[in-house]
Amino acid sequence: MTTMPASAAAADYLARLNPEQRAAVETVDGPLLVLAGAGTGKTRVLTTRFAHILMTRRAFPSQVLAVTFTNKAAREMRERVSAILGQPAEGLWLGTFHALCARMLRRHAELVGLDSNFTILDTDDQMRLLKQVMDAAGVDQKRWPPQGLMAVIQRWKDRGCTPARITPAEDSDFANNRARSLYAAYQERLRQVNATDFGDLMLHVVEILRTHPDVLADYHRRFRYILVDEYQDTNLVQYLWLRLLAQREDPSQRNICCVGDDDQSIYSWRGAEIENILRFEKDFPGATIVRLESNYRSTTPILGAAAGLIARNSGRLGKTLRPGREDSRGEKVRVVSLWDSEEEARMVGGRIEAARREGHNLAEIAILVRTGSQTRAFEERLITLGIPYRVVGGLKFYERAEIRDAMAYLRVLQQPADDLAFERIVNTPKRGLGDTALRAMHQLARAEGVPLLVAADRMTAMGALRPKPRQALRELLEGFARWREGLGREGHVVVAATLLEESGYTEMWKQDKSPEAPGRLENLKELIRALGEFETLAGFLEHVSLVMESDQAPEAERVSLMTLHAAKGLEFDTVFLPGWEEGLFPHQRSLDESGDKGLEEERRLAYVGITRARKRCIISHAANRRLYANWSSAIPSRFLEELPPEHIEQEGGARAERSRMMAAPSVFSGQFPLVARKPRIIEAGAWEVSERPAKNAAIPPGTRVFHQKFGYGRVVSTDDNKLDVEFDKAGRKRVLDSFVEKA
DNA sequence: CGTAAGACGGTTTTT
DNA sequence: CCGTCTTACG
Repeated sequence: MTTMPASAAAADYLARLNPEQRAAVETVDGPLLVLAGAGTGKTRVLTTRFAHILMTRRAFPSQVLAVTFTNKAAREMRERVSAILGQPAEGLWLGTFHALCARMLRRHAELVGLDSNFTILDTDDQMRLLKQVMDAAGVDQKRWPPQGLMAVIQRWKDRGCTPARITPAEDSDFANNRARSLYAAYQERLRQVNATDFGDLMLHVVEILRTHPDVLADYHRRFRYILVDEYQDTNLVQYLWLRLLAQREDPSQRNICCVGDDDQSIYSWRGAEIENILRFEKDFPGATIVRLESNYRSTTPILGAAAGLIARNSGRLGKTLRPGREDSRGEKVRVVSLWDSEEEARMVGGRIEAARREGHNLAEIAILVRTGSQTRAFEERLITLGIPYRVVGGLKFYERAEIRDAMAYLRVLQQPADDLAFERIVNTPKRGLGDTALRAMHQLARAEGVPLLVAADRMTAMGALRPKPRQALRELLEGFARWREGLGREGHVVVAATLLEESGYTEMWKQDKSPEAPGRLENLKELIRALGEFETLAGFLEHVSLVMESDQAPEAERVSLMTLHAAKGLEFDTVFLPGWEEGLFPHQRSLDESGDKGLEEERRLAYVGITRARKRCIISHAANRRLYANWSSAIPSRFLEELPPEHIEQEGGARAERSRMMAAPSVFSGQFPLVARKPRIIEAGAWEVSERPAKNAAIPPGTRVFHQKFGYGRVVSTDDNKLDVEFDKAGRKRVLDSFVEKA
C-alpha cells in the first residue's frame, strides 16, 4: 500500500502537533514505543495516529486493533477518531483488553470447551463458585481462606498459566500444595456452567492463539496495525496476547505502537509488570522510541517538583518533562505542615472556600488521597462549610444487590445452565426453598450431570421435596418457561419488566419497609430503561459484565474527592495532596510487602498526584492523625524532603523538622506547641476562614432536617450535639447537628 | 428461616 | 472506632 499525498485536511491535523508528537504519529511502520510523560498529549497522539492510518488508506477500520484499559479511554478514542475523520468510526476493533478478548472468545469458544453464549461472572459469583469447589474438595476454609486461593489463581491467570501449564514445583503451598488441583477443579466448574471470570477472557484467548496456528494466522492477516494505550499497566498475559498478535510472519509488518509512561506505573499490585515497557526494545527488535516531553498542562514549579521527586527512582527509561506552555511560570508548590488531621481538613476546606469566593470553579479543584478512608474527614469539613463535592469511585450501580438479583433473573433467562444465577434467585424472594431444597437440587444435578434448573425441573416432576416448596419451585420454573417464550414475541424489555413483577421480586421490595427500599425500586426501573438501549438481552448482559461503570456525570460545580489511583489521567487547576506522612504515604503495607519496589511505586503515585495539577498544588502533612481508635503521631513523608527546594514554599513548620521528629517522634518543637497526648484543636491559622456558626442550637426530636450527604430525614433522638436521624433514603444515621439544617 | 450479638480487620481497583 | 461477615440462637 502506498502512502497517499497528504490532503489539505490531513495537513491540518498534522500541523497541530509538535515535532515529537508528529514523529509518533507518522512513524507508522514497524514497532514503536511512545514514552509519553504526564500532560504531553498522549491521547492526542494516539487518536491522531489512528486517524492518520485510516486517512492515508494504509488500512481499513477493521484492520486496526486499538486497545485500552478502561471503557472511558476506549470511548474517548472512538469519539476523537470520529471527529478527525468527520464521520462515525465503525467496524473498529477498539476496546478494552477484556472487551476485545470477549469478542474473540465468542468466535472461538468451542476451542476451550465453552458455548459462545457463555456468561462472564462478577467477583461475587467467582467467589461463590470457588467456595463450592473448596467445599467439594473438603478444604477447611477457616484455615485456608478462599480469597487467598482466588489471589493465587488470579496471579496465575495474569501470567497466562492454565492449570496444565503449572508444574508441581510452581504450586503454591496453599492447602498443602493443592492450589493447582483446586485451580483445575475451579476451571472445570466454570466450564460446566458455561462461564468465565475476567481473567479467563485473556487466558482462554491466549491459549487459543498459542495452540491454534490457523486462528492466529487469521488474526495476523486481519490486523495490520496495533495500537496500545497505557502499556506500562499491562500484565504478562496481556503482553503475551499483544506479542502473539503482533508477531506477523514478515518482520517488516510488525506494526505495533505502544504508548505509555513507566513513571506512571501504579498497578503492580494488580499484576501489571513495569518490565513490559522497560523491555520493549528487546521484545521488538528494531523498535523506534519516541519521547514526548513537552508538557502543556502544568506550571514550571509543578513540573520541577514532580521531576525532582521521580528522579529518585531507579530503573527508569528516563525522560524529562519540559514546560511546553508560554505562560508556564506560576506559584510554587506549597507544603503545609499541620498539627493534626482535623486541622488539615480545616486548612483544605478554608482554602477551597476562599477560592470559591474569588470565583474559582469548584469543578477545577480536587483533593487526592492515598486511601479511600481519608476522604471522610474532608467530606465532613466540606459539608460543614456548605461546599458541594463528589466522591469519585464509590458504589457502582451494577454492584447493588437489587441490580445483581435482577441480573441473575435475566441470566437464567438467557442461559438456563447458569447455575450461579439460578442459585442466587431461586429463593429470592423467599419461596421456602432453603438449604435443604438447594442441597437436594445440587445432588441430583451432580449425579445426572445436568444444570441446576434441569435438576429442579425433574424434581418437581418426580414429586420430590415437600408439597409447599415443590409447588413454589414449579411456579418459578413455569415462569421461566413462559418468560423465555415471551422473549421472541414481546421483546426483552417487556419480558424483563413482566418477569420482575410475576416472580414477586418487585413485590418483595414494595413490602420492605426499610428506608432503602424505594431507592431500590427506582434502580430497578433504571435497569429496565437501560435494557431498552440494547437490541438484545445478550448484548445487554455483555455490556453490564464488561462496562461496570456508574454514569457519574462530571456535572456541576463540585470539588472532586478521590484516591490518587482514581485520579490518573485527570487534571485540575488546583490539587490538594494531604496526608504525606510516613506509613500513610508511602503506605506501610507497600513497604512491608514490596520493599524498595513498593517504595518506588508509591513515589510514582506521588508523581502522578503532583502532575494532576495545572496551576496550584498544595501538599500537606499532619503531625498527629487518628488511626482507628487512637491518636498517633506521624512523621512527615520522606517524599517531602525529596521535593527540590527551589520549587517549594513551606508553610507552618520548617523543612528541617523531619530529622528532629524522626529522632524523637513524640516531641514536636518549633512551630508546634507542646501539648499533652490528646491534641487540642487549634483554631488559629491564616487559612481559618469563616466557619458557619452553630446555628442549630436546639433541634428537638421529630424535626424534619436536611443533610448534604444523606438527604432528608427526621430526628429521632438527640445526645448533646449528636443527632440520631432516620433518613428517607440512607436509613438511620448518627450525625453532628452542625451537619444538618432544618428542612 | 430470620435476627442479633461477637469476631475481625481496616491500601490502592478495572474489567 | 466502625462497618462487614460469621455464627449462634429463638
